[in-house]
Amino acid sequence: MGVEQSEQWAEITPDAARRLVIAAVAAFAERGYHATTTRDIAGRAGMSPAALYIHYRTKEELLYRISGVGHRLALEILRRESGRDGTPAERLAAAVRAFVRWHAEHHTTARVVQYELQALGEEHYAEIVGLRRETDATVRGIIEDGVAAGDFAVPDVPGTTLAVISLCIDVARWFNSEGKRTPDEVGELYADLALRMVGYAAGR
Amino acid sequence: MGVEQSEQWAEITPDAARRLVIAAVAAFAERGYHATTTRDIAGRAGMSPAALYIHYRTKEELLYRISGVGHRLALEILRRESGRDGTPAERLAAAVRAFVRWHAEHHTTARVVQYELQALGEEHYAEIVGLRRETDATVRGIIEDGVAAGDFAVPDVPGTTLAVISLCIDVARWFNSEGKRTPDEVGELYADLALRMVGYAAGR
DNA sequence: CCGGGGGGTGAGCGGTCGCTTAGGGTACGG
DNA sequence: CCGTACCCTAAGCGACCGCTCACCCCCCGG
Repeated sequence: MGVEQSEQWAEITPDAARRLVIAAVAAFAERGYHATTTRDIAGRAGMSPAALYIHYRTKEELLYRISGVGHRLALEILRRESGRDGTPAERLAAAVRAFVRWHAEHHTTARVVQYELQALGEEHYAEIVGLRRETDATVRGIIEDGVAAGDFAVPDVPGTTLAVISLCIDVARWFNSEGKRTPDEVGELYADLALRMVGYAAGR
Repeated sequence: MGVEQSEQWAEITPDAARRLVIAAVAAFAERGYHATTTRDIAGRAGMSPAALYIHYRTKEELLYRISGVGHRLALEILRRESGRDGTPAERLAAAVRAFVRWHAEHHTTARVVQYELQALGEEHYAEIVGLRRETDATVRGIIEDGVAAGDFAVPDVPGTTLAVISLCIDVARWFNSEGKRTPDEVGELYADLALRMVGYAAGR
């Protein structure tokens, strides 16, 4: 898992900066942004407290970088799956499956990305909110397609979109890698639940 | 809303202790436990920083009291609704409707209750986790009843239970009292979504 | 062999944190 | 009228925070 976890941070260079990001994700996910000290982050990365400031101007900038990379990764997954050929039901299932699998597999990153947003500065926060709106629009697009095709029965499209995304995001909060469910299993279960939520009747 | 909000804290006496709890809930919900200072809480309650320690031994004890009252209130609502007479579908809809309405109406309290748990000390945390397990058991009981009666079609009961509760809880994160949805509307929407998730076919 | 620059460290600064302490104001029983 | 029990405050203690600074080491071109 260590190698796999570091691959998602491949775009962060040099090596020391990437080690700091990985250490920060672990610390933020475990205790939260405000309860984490810069000394703790540097210590986990095997450096002195001062080394952090060679690569990042502030602790908040570290969170911003993590949040940006994480949101872009999640959005990319969602767009790739929702853009495939297929019926709206197939596209919704694929999107939810992949989105949930990412939130489970990278639940430490996802926890930081989804639940520590409020600690961002005003400008950085506004930028991230823009990415979140795109996530919302992507899911809503699939559901609208399904309604237009007569495959889905959804009385409240924006509300149901919100609920589906909310359900997926919350996986990051409760998922435990030592639990008995694998990311694949949770993704499969949630894809089915999402289809049920939009009133898709399988096999009919 | 002020009066209504303070009513849920009626069991906290004397008055000064209750004002501190209300101030702490507002501050914790807005910035999180670790980003809130005891000076901020006391200031919101119209007292000096030292006054907090007349009524609570530590800042963590304040969180513990809030968490305890909130969890007990939410569990009480869930049990009352799930214990009514009626079909499993009616009971599930009523439970979800009321549980979600509480999370929306008291979304500041609910946010603290649901998302600041990790800041509790070890013993207090363990106690609260016990209450959460009872919440889980209550919802699972309804779903099992529905499956036994042949009204619900649920391949994975524990997983679906977890998803339904997760969906309800996450309302506290995104709900905004200045948004366009009322707590009643969200409760209604979510009751319908929960029935869909358990494979209940209305009117058939 | 030397000079310079980028990544690193030890020590520590100013500020703020959770919490404590000494004492003041007020209502009330005797 | 006094004692006293209860809330409360002003001031501040020790610890720890985010962040900085002076300096060091090591690699590399000339």
